[in-house]
Amino acid sequence: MPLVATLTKQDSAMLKLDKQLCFALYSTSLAMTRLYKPLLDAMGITYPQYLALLVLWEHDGLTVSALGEQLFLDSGTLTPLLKRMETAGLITRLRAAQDERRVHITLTAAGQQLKSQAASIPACILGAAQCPISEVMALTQQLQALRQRLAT
Amino acid sequence: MPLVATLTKQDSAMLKLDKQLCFALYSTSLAMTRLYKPLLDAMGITYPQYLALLVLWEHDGLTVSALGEQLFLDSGTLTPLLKRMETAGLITRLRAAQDERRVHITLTAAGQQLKSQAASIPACILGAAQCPISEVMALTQQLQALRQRLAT
DNA sequence: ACCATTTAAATTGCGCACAATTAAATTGTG
DNA sequence: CACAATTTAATTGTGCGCAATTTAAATGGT
Repeated sequence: MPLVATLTKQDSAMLKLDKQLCFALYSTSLAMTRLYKPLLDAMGITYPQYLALLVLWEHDGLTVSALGEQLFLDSGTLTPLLKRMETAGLITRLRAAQDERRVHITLTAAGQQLKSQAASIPACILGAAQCPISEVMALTQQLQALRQRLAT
Repeated sequence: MPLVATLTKQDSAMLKLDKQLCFALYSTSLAMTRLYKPLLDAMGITYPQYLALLVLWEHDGLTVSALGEQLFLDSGTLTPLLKRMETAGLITRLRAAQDERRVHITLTAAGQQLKSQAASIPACILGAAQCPISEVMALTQQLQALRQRLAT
C-alpha cells in the first residue's frame, strides 16, 4: 500500500502542474519579464524599476508608501530599489518638511526623458504576444479582477 | 515645451500601469504566491519548492534539466533550491552512473508524504479565487497559450 | 505637557530568478 | 585515438520580494 493511497484520483488530478492556474500565472509572468529584459537593458533599468517609472510618469512626487500601494509592494522591496534608481540618476528621494517620516520620490530630467525611450515598448511587447489587442485587454481585466479577489 | 512632448497621446495611454498586461500578470502572480504562503509555511516549503514537488509527484527521478524544462527554470535557480530541499530531507540528489554530468532528483519518503498534506491546497486556493472552476480553467489555458507565444 | 500608540521608512536575513562563467563529463569528427 | 565541440550542473554576483524588526516622527488621550 503506497503512502499516497490516501489521495483520491480527484486530489491527484488537481495537483498536476499543467492544470494549475498558479503555475500558469507564475511561468507566464516570468516569460513576460524575460521578454522585457533586452528592451529594459538598453535603458539601463530592471523590470520592477520600469514598473515604478510607469507610476511616476503618471504621478510624480508620490511617497514611498503611495508608490507601494500602486505596485502592491512594501518598503522592504522599494527602499533598496529606489536607492539604486537614485544612484542611477533617475529619481530623487526627499523627506517631506511637514512630515519627516514621508519620503517623496521625484523624477529627475533623466528619469522623465526615459519615458520617450519607453514609448515603443508596449507595441513591441504586443507584437511578441501575437494576439489581438481586444484579447490582451480582456485578459488584463480578468487578471485584475482575480488579483482583487485574491488580495482580500 | 515639456520633454515628453515627443510622446503621442496614444503612446502615453499605452504606458499607463493599469492598462498593462505585464503588470496584471506580475501583480496577480505575486498575489497568488502570497495566498499560498501560509499554507506552504505549514508544510515547511516555499512556493517554488512546491512547484518542484508538483513535478516530482508526477515524475520522480527527473534530472535537474528535465525538471527545469517543466518549470521553465535553469540550474542557477534550481541547484540551490534543490540543495535546500535535500537539506530539508525532501529529496535526494544523485549523479547518474552512466552519465555523471546528470543529477537525478528523487523524492524521499518525507517528500512523498507531503503530497497527501498538499491535497487540500488546490481546493483552498480555488475557494479564495471565488470564481467558477470553468473560468479558472479557461484562464489557465489562455495563460498557457500566451506563455507559449512569449517564449518563442 | 506627557507618554503610549500609530505611522512611515529603513534595515536585516532568506530564498528565489537569471546572466555569465566555470568545471567536468560525454559526444562527434577526422 | 586525439581533441574540439557540446552538454550538464554548479558557481558567482546582482536585484528583487517579503517577513520581521528597528528607528524615528507624528498623533491622540489624559
